[in-house]
Amino acid sequence: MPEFTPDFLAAQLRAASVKVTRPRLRVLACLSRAASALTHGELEERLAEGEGGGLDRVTLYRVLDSLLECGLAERTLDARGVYRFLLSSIRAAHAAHAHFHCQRCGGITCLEQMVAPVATLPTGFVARQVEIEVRGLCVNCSPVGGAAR
Amino acid sequence: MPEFTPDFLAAQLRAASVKVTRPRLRVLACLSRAASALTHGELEERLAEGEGGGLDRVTLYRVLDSLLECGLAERTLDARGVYRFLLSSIRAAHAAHAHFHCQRCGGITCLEQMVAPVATLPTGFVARQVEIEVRGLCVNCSPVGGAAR
DNA sequence: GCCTGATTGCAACAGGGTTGCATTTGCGGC
DNA sequence: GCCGCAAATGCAACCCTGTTGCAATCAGGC
Ligand SMILES: [Mn+2]
Ligand SMILES: [Mn+2]
Ligand SMILES: [Zn+2]
Ligand SMILES: [Zn+2]
Repeated sequence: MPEFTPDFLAAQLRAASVKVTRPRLRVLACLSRAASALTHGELEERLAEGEGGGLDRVTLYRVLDSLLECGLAERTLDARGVYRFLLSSIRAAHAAHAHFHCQRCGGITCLEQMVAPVATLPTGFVARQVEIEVRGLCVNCSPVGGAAR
Repeated sequence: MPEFTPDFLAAQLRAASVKVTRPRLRVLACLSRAASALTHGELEERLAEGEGGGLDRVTLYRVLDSLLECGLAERTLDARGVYRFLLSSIRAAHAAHAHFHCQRCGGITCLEQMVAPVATLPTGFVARQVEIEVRGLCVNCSPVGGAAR
């Protein structure tokens, strides 16, 4: 878990041979502080509040594109079909275990004890990620769990 | 695996206390013939070709809604964030095993030999589905597999 | 056959994401 | 430090998937 100082982030960009710009640094900083993957809209809001003011919608999309392309960030789809962006280094920490998606409240819970199995593939296929997603109702949403409380 | 005759489909609708209408029968028939889950757009195209002509965009969405609501169909998000619809009866046949998603061509391959593990959850959580998704490059897209051919 | 609520069709809208193009800026070379 | 140029930014306009409102039509219980 790196420190995510401005200098560190700039170094990351240079290492990826991507130009160091204010928008990119601000987006990286924002993503490094985020507790979980953020949508474009959430990033836009947070950036608007921070000093330096708002970032253009399209510029934000293009900054995110550049981060995806150089491998510093990744994106996933949430249940509504909206992209959520997060730093690759943060995502890596969640790659090995399964995740629970609550079908009612949309909340996500790490299932550290459920480890991804090794993929057994037909010849010629190459696996890069194995993702286990468990769907159902979380404690707060299941009748058993606590909704009745 | 049912026969998916028009009469059978109509019976399915009646059993679900959903009115039997031409649009609904046509959509069900289309889904029952599909090799895999279809997007709204794909359904629209196929229906436009079949006899009876095109179906209104919105009507198609609402027909699909009614099929979701009564449990005859289900939908998932594809990698682009677009909904794909399929008959629940067809989906059930794929619930037990993992699927491979090619990151280049978008193709999906059944991994029948990879079986979903039993979910081990914190107390209060209720699992309804466990999905294993393997991502990477398929035979045709991996350098090893056949792109060089 | 009639009646009524459900379904259809059309138009207009919403939100996320993309494209085109002129202006500005990072940064390698001098 | 200054130049030059490709890359990045900002703004406007656009596209695509999915939704909402509303009047006209239809399925199916009576
Ligand atoms: Mn996790
Ligand atoms: Mn399958
Ligand atoms: Zn929940
Ligand atoms: Zn492929």
